[in-house]
Amino acid sequence: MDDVTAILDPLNDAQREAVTAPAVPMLVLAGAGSGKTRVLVHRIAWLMQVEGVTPFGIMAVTFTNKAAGEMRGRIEQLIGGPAGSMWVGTFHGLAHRLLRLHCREAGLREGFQILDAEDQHRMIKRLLRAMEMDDGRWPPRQIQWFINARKDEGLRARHVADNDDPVQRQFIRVYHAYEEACERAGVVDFAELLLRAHELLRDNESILRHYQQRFRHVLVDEFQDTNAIQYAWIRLIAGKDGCPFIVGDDDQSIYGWRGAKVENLQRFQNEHPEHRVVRLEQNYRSTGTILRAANALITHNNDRLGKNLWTDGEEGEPVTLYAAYNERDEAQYVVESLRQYLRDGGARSDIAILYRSNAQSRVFEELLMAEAIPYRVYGGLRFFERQEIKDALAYLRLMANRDDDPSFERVVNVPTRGVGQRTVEQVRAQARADGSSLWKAAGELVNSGRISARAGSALTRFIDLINRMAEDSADLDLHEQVDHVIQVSGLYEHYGKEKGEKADARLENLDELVSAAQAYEPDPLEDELPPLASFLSHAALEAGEGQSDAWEECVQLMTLHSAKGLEFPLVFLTGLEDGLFPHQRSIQDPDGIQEERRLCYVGMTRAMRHLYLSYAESRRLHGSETYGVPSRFLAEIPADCLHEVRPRVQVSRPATLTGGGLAQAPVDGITLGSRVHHAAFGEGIVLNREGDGPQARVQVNFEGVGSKWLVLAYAKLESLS
DNA sequence: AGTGAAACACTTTTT
DNA sequence: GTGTTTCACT
Repeated sequence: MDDVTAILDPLNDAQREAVTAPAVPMLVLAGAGSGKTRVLVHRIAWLMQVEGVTPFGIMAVTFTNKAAGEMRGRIEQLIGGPAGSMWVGTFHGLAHRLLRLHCREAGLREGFQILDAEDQHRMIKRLLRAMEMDDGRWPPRQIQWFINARKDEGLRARHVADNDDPVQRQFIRVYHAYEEACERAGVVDFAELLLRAHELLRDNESILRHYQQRFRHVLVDEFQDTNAIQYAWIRLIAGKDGCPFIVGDDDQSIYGWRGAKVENLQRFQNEHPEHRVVRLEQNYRSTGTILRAANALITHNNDRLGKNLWTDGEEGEPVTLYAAYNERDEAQYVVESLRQYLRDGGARSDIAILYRSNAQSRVFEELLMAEAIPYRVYGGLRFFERQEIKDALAYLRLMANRDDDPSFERVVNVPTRGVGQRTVEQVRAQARADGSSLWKAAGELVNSGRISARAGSALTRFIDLINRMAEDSADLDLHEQVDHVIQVSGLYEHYGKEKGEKADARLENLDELVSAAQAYEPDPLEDELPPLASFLSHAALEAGEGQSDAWEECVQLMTLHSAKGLEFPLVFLTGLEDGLFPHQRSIQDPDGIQEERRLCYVGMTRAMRHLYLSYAESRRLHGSETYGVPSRFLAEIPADCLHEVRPRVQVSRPATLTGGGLAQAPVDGITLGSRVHHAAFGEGIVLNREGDGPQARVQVNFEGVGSKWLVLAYAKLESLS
C-alpha cells in the first residue's frame, strides 16, 4: 500500500479530504492556485488504487484540449502506466466520441464531419442569401450566435417560441433552414455535438443505462464554465446513483457571455442533497500581498459561495500601481520594469503582459520589437484555421463525403477553374429545387445540359478532379493521401504564386499539414472510422497551437481570458480604465460588472511574486484619443497593498489616492464620469474631454439623445455630482 | 478574375 | 487606427 502514500503525501488536509471522499456527489470549491488539477488527478489515482475502480469506469471532462492533455499526462505519471480505456477529454471531444460510436442511433451518417465556427458562419451567410434575406438587416454573426445560444440551452428550432416577435420569427426560420442544410450535408457544428449527444442519451434507454453503469465516476473540471447542455449531459451520465466529482470556482467564472452558468454550482448542490463540499483555500502560487489585494477585490461581488484564499508563504512586495500618461507611456513603463527583471536574472517566459482586449497588444508588441525582446502573442489564427489548410481539408472532406456543401462551396473554384459566381448560383438553385446537395445538383446540371458549355465543362472538370483524387489516393497512407490532394488539386501551385513572403509561409503550412497527417494516430477508443475521416474530425476538434514561434524564451502577451489557468512569476495587468476594463459593454449591467471583476481577480491571481497594475490617463482607442478614469476595481484594492509609482499630477486629469482608493481630482467641476445637465439634451454622463480653458470640448452621453460633443464655453453644463 | 477603393465595426473564446 | 468585407471597375 505504499502507492497510497504516493497519492496522499503531497496533499494538504483539504485536498486529502476531497481525494479520499466516500462515494457521494462531491463539490470541490477550488480557489486560484489551490491545486485543483492535482486533486482531480490524485482522486482518479485513489479511485483506481484504493477503491478498485478500473480506468474503464472513469470519465474526466475538461473544457480545453490542453487541460485534457495535461490531466491525462499527470494521471499516467502518477499511476505509472497508460490510462487506457479511461475517458479523458473535452466536453466536445467526448460528445464526439459518443456520436461516432452510436451515429446510427444519433441520426447521423457514418462519416459525419464537424463544422467549425468559420464554416458555420459561411453556411449561414449562404442560407441568408438563398432565403433572400438582407445580410445587412440580418447580420450572420448575430444569427450564428442565436443558433448556438439556443443549442447551448438544449433547444432545437422547433422548440424556440417566437413570442409574436417578427425578428425572432426570422431567426427561427433561419435556424430551421440551417438544421436542414446541416442534415443534408452530413455535418454538425460544435454546439450540435453536445446537443446531439445529450439527445442520444436522453432518448435511448439502453445506451444511457450502459454509460450510467459504466461511468460511476464522472469528474468535471472548471464546472463554473458549464452551460445548460453540458450540465444536463453530466446529469444524465451520472444518473441517480452516480457520484459526480465536480471541481470549480465561482470567483473564476468569466464565460457567462458565452452561455456558462455559474448557477450550475448552486444547482448541483440543490439537486444532490447528499453532496459534500470541500473548499481548497490554501494558495500555493502567490505572495500574501497579492492574495490580500485579490481577496479584497473579489469581496465586492455578491452571491459568492464564499472562500478566502490564504497562504503560509511570504508577504512579498506590494502590488505596484502605475498611472501612465498614455498607452505608450504605459508600455514603456512595462518594458522598463521587465527589463529590470531580466537584468536581475529572470527568464522571459516568467513574464506575462495581460490586457482586456486583443487590440491592446499592439503597443506592447511595437515596443518589444523595437527593444528586440522576444515575445509571443497568444490567440489569433491557429494551424487548422488557416486559409490554405482549410482549403486542403475541404478537398479531403469532399472526397470523404460528396454531400459536404460547405466544403464544396469553399473549393469549387479554388484555385480558379472557371466556375464563376453565376455557375455556382445555378448549382445552388438546382440543389434547392431538388432538395439535394450541391454535388448532386452539379452532376444533375451537367447531365441535363441546362448550362452553358463552358460552365458545364468547368464543373465537369471539378467533379472529375474530386472523383479522380479519391480513386487515385484510395490505397495510399493518410499522409500520402493528403500530399496527393494538395498537389493534384492545384492548391500547392496556386499558393506558390501568391506574392510576398506569404507564399512561402503558406506552402510551409501545407507541407506541415502532410507532416501532421503523418504524425496522426487515430483514437483507439472510437475508431472503426477510415483514417481520413478520423483525421478531419481531429483537425476540427483540435485546431492546433496558435502561431507558436517555437519554444524560444518569450515574454507572454495575452488577454485576461486566455490567461486563466496559467501562472507567472511576474504579471503586468494593464489598461485598468473604466470603459476598457471593466469594458464599456459590461458597465451598465451589474452582472456584467461582476464578471469583469472576476476577470480582474483571475488576472491578479495569475501572479506568483510580482504584480504590476497600470492604467493610462489618455489612450488612442478606435482611432481617436480618449480620456479614461482609473478602473473602479483599483479603488477596491486596499491602499496598503499598493505601491503607487510616479503618480502623475497635472496631466490632463490628475488622479490621487485618497482614503484607500483612487478618486479623481475635479477639473472645473466637469469631471469624466460625472453627471451633468444640459438645457436642451437633459442629463448625461461625461465621457471624454479635449483641450483646456473655455474652448475645451467634452463628450457627453445623454440619456435618450446619445452622445454629443459640446464646447464648454457655450454648452452651459451644470454639474450634478 | 483580380485589384482597389470605400464602407464598416470594434470585447472576451473554446470547441 | 486597423483589419475586414463588399462592391465596382478593369
